Amino acid sequence: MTKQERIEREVQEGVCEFMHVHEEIVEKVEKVMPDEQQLLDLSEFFKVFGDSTRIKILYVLSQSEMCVCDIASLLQMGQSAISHQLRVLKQMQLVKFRRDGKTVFYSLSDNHIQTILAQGMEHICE
Amino acid sequence: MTKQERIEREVQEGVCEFMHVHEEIVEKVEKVMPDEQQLLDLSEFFKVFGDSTRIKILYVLSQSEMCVCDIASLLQMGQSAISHQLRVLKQMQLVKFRRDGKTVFYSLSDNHIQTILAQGMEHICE
DNA sequence: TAAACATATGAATAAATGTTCATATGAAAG
DNA sequence: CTTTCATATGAACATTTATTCATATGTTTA
Repeated sequence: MTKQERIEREVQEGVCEFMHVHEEIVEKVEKVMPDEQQLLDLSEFFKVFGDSTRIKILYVLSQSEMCVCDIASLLQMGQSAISHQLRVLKQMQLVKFRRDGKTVFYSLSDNHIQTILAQGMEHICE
Repeated sequence: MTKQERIEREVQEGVCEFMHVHEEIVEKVEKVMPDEQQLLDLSEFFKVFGDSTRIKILYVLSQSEMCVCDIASLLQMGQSAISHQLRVLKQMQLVKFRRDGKTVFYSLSDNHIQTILAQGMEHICE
């Protein structure tokens, strides 16, 4: 989008009246904006951490691999709720699992996850 | 909660039938569980990153301080929407601001934020 | 002091999300 | 091969959440 195009759009849509947008800043930052899709993926990724049930699951799995019933017992929640959330965690590749007979054991898929949890903890503990 | 208390509850509530909970694991992990409130705060913290508008705002602010109209222009969204989301970011202390006449300039409050964004990027780019 | 303007905010609406309930799947044991 | 049992899943419901619209606030300039 050229400068002129943007200004035209701004005027047309009347967004923010846009008389005082700082054009230099906007132009500069626009050039380095990542893909729309990438930022979307990023927010989807963080969304997974943004639910207390899932955070708790991630936390307990950071201590030990565990089956669905173990997690349900620890969190005092129903099996179905845990299973649904594990699916979300699986889809985002935050957990992996292995099957042992009738039991499925879940664990964290890599240690990025622990790093991110730790960073978050640090921030809220400030 | 003692082992017996938990088992009683499990039986009573019928959660997961609980015949095959791995008691050793559950007991061990229960001992190191952080405060309920702390995990709640943690999920609230990550929830802020879990929206594409807010992620975009955080990203553009990582490039330069900016006023509300600049952000609205860059993201092609209304002023009100941006302002509402900035409030959320402010409340969670992810952004700070300074006033200059009629204009309010926002910026990231510290570099934890950039670290977390970068970790997230790394994960999704794998 | 009045007008202009950047930002903030409350209420309403639409969309997304988490849990529950009922039931399905698939592995093991009899 | 039938039953049992751990886990998975679909549908329904309740709650949360993001955006829009209209308007308020607070600063500057005429």
